[in-house]
Amino acid sequence: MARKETITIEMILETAFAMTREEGFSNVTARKVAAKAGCSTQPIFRVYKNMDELWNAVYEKAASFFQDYYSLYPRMGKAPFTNLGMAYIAFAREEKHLFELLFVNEGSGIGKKSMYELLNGKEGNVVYEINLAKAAGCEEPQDLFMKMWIFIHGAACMSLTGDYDLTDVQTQELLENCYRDFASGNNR
Amino acid sequence: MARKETITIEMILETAFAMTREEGFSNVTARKVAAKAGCSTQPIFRVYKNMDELWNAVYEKAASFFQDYYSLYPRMGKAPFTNLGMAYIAFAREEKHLFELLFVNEGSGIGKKSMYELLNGKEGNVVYEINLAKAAGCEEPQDLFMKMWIFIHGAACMSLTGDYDLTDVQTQELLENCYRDFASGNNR
DNA sequence: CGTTCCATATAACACTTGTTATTTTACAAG
DNA sequence: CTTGTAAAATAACAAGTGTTATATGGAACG
Repeated sequence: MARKETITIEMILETAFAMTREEGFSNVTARKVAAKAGCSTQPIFRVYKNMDELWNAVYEKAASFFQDYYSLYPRMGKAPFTNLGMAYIAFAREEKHLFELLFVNEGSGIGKKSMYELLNGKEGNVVYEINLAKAAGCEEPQDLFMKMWIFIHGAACMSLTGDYDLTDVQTQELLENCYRDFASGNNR
Repeated sequence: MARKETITIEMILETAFAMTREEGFSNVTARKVAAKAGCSTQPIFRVYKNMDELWNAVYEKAASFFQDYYSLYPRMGKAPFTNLGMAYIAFAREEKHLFELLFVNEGSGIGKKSMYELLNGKEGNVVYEINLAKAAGCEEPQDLFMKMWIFIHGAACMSLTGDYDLTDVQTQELLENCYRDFASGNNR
């Protein structure tokens, strides 16, 4: 009766997401996605109402990509918040463009999730780490999280501009020392 | 003999710089600058070879604006690096678009100065603070600067996304506590 | 006063963007 | 095989970009 579709919504989203990873979110334009997917711009607007819809889909995919990244990241840290922090910093280094999109405000109207929402995820990662700190005897774990996360976010952002280039092992030691410093200062 | 100029290079640069402050660097286009300056695009290309040249001039002006901002910022901090840090964080809050341009990588080819270069300035601000730390008995002042600056940069970047909203007074206390924690951990 | 020269304005070119109208094409049902 | 229908391609529109060619106009000198 009719022609069967050759370009699926998954192909388009996958292409746009790959382009975001490799070339940055601002390069995800209708024509460039079409070129990379080997088709015209028409299939894009068949499955997405407009580019905003595709951009939002890319953002959502990036968000869940980060969740998976953290889920699969090895847990080597010996202090609360260090595992989340190491994964975050490694993510900024390995996936610069995705990190920019998610945590540094790239798209204007795009990006509705807060940093906390992205970090906490479906598993309640932040809550889990805060409980760890509480169990370790920390009296003000939220305050400690705030301090730790300011530090961790700083390292991640500096890796974007080339001002932080420690290895994962060095980062682990740095974050563990940082936690120890903040924690002992906290109980003063 | 000839017509006298009505639109000077200073007017154009000042307009472009004001637009960067208010609307962000990416809004500095030839036509928008011309509109804001109340002229056509022609005077721009008389005094600047091309837009890249104007963009670089805006960047340079932003850099020296930051130097002045720090110079005029009140020195309330009681620990090394805190004055530089408080000014930096306030700058990120008060001049979001300039901060993005200088410290978060906005222009592609624009922005040659390193973070350290921008911070240190002509006065050697960083060196001065490191000497302060050394005088205060810190054995590894460079290491302390690194840690402090990761933290400070983190707070500044989080203020861009709305994830840091402490007052200047709160920031001062936070940074002083932070220095104390790092410094005591350092001598362990 | 007129002429000359240069600052400015206007208009255009070539390109990119999102989006849409139109045409082509492929596939399946009758 | 014809035909209908939807997918895809082509082409176009309107807006925006940097840049440049052309036209306008004002001011100072002779």
